[in-house]
Amino acid sequence: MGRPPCCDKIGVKKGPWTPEEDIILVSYIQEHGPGNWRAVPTSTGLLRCSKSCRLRWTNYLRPGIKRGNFTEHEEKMIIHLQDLLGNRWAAIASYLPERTDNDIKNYWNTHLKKKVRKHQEGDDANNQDRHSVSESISKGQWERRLQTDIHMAKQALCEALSLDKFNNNFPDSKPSPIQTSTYASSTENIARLLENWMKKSPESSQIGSESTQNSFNNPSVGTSSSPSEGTQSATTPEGFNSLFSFNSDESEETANFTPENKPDLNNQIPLTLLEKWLFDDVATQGEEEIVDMSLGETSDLF
DNA sequence: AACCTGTCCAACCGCATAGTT
DNA sequence: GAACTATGCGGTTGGACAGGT
Repeated sequence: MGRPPCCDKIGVKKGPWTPEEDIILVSYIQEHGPGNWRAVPTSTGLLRCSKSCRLRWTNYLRPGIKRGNFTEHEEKMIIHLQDLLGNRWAAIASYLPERTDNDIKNYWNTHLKKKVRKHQEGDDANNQDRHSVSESISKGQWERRLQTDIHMAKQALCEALSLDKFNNNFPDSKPSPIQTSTYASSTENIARLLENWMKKSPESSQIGSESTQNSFNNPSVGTSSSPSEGTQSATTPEGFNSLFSFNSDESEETANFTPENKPDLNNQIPLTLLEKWLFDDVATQGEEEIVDMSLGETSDLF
């Protein structure tokens, strides 16, 4: 049987998202939480397929996404993790919660791949005797990969366990503490986008504010002018803060987005021994473990 | 100024897989 | 267990932009 398309191709809009669409999507997710993507286009009236909505959210609108230049540390992480995991970008991204798999993938393809290749070529030319070393490294790769997988499984278990404690925050959301923590960690991307869009088209803010009046209660909505031109505003969030009230003293729903509401594991219901062990382990080992595990291999790149 | 080339990155496509009926 | 559906993932594309000639 053939797999049907994820959405009806007729009447489905493609291409870059407009700020209006972003706002509608964000307001919907703020109200209902992420997940149930199929319902998003019908509920919001967006002429986008569910897949496109999910992608837009996870890769761009989701709070907590860090944009811009990758730090040296992040580069090392990516190079190392790519070495360990291959092109499993989602797995790699799980170690860099502020970056999306798409971002990491793009960065790898445009920067790091060349960098690594160049480095390897240099190595081949200059240090043939290092071959035996790299051979032994590759021999140990399966072991390390296994280690990483164990770590990831452990983390997944940790996430699953911790989820119960966070469920009240996002009943509809998918079980992922990364998600919940990123929700809590930043709303800047969305805030910037909205702010910018407000500057661009004050009158069209009606759409956003009407459909989201429960969520957006900042009086400054739609009051600014000075439109800015270009597609950049549509794809580069410059400010949402004026519309979203993500402060901890707001309603329970909006408060879920705040950094202040980032789950404080130590203040939760008493942990079981297993949970405690997991949290401690993940917290202490986390990314450092991965980097340290064999960062020596990549550290000479920098 | 016009053209060419390379880079960047948002978004799309198709497949895999998990979940549901 | 088969059929169907929803979601996630990785590969790829295409448009915008920057820099060079």
